[in-house]
Amino acid sequence: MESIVNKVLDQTDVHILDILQKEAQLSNTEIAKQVNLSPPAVHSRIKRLESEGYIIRQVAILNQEKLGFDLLCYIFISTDIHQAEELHRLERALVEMPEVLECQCLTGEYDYLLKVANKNRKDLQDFIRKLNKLGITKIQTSLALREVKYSTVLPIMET
Amino acid sequence: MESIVNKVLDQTDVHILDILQKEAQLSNTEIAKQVNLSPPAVHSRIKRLESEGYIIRQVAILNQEKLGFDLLCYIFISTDIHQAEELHRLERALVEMPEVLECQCLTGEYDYLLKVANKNRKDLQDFIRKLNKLGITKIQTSLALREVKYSTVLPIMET
DNA sequence: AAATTCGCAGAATAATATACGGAAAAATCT
DNA sequence: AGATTTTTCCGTATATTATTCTGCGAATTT
Repeated sequence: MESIVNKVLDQTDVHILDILQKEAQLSNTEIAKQVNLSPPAVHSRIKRLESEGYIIRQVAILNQEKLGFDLLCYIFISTDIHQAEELHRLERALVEMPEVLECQCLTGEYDYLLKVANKNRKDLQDFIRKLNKLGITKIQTSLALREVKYSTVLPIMET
Repeated sequence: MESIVNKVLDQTDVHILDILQKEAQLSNTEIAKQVNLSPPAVHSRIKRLESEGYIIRQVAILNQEKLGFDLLCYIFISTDIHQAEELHRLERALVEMPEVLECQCLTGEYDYLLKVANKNRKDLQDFIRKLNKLGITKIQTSLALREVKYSTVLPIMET
């Protein structure tokens, strides 16, 4: 069927990935012009990049202000759970909470950093209550006052 | 031409936005099935949502591990710059750095939180040197050890 | 009752998907 | 080393599918 081994990416592959991570709605024809290939060649490369897992998914980025998500927070949390199974349960709960946009294990004083979107202070309060019920012992919340930059673009063309 | 006043979104608009922020590559036909409309009706709604600014852009999310970005960091920074014009210059510089995925003004001890993607320790060191040259006085770096969740999806369907 | 705001159906345009042939590079075999 | 086979990858051509435009009608508003 198709090769199981992932070949290394050439310059054109990286160029296509870079175009897609900035403007995913472009047609194969437009991308083909930019990378100097025919539309079917671009198409088959994109399908390959998808099947090999370089492209995870395509999303529309929405305007959080216009949709009422005025309360973006970064929350550092720690837990006193140490049993592996219980930790998995905690992480699954965090992943399933739609307000949690990101959850990262970090070096430093706290166990996790959460990026959390809420509509108002009441929703935030409810969210923090939910955290407490999950076995979170230490919480430090920082409010985002202004978004200077928000990007999903990796600097893959710089090297 | 077209209405300047933004009408409030109805249930169907929100449903379409929610579908698109999860799977932007779906055809109008598939979305139409899910929201019980005809494909042209879906199309005109999406065009309206774009022109009214609810949809900012469409992007492909790439696999940062497979592309070699093993070093994701969260960096808190402070500056002793207080002059407005100089601050703008600093922020412009941060926005233009491709390693900086996010930059947020936060409440708390530090002025900004950066989310930064680098390929290795050398690149990170070079990046921090660049920060120092921009007039950053205080830096606190946390390494991301593991990504538990990464999402761009706002919880617009929950309310 | 007129005007406006949607929707759908149908048709024109455009994009995606697939099959096929050929050129260039890589691998294999004298 | 040189020739032949194999593989890879592109482009052209074509079929399928999707997008987009237009016209018309129903329902609601003014």
